Amino acid sequence: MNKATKISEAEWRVCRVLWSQSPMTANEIVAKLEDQTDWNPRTVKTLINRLVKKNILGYENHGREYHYFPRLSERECVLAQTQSFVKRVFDGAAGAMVAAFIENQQLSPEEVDELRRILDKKADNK
Amino acid sequence: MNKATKISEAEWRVCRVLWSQSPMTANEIVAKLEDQTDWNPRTVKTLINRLVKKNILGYENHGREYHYFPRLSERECVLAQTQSFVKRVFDGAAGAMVAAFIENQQLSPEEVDELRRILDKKADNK
DNA sequence: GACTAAATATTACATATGTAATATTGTTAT
DNA sequence: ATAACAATATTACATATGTAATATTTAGTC
Repeated sequence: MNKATKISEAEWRVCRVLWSQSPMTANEIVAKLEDQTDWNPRTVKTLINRLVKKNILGYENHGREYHYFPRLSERECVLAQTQSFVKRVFDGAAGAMVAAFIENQQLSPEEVDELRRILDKKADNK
Repeated sequence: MNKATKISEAEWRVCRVLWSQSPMTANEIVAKLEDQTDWNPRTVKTLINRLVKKNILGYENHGREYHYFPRLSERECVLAQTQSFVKRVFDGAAGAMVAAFIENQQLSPEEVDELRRILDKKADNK
């Protein structure tokens, strides 16, 4: 994911739909988002087009409709966004960020355990 | 911090300067940022003005110059930004976010230990 | 008190983003 | 082949943001 790849807040929601399932037609995407937002279908189409133009989504022709799919994995987008977020808000101090985050967010006991496991592993094979 | 309080990427850098030390004059802020950015002083002044207009910064008159200071603490801004980030990128799944993050970032062994301490405490008094 | 220099304030302009409306094109049913 | 419809594509417009330039105000100096 190069630096030109910026996904706006609204666009991000569209991407998430396609990461959860793809390919999808524009109307299917609209339908999914209707549950979560009050966006006009036009708006969703615009967002899809912008994402295509940014090369974040691709599509294949099927009859008169397109089947859209993500060109970038959720994983790489999340990573890139997270890094730019940490750079912005924490000036790159990753540890500080995670710390602040753990302290401030509502994490379920299960999540806390999960994180401890991850950290333990990290501590071991460091 | 209400929802109207959005701090852009460039503005964030100005805020960080003032969180690290305040109050400061505009020129002092410019000087600090000269080290880190290649922004024209005018640009910095613009950002300062916008932050004042957004009520994120305040100032006091001292002679013909102003002494600027933050009206919001770093802590509350970081919290708000983090929450909106998590909502955007992880659809609110905080735990997933932290997990992905820990796995992907370079954390020093010290940071890992620190995080484990935080989590242990969290697990205890949950 | 007028002039100058250094502040702040206002205006500018391009690109990004949110949020659509209108235009064009391609399918399908006559 | 054409009409009607349903896709996509193009255009629109307001606000936000990056990045300054110009204008105005104000505090000292002669």
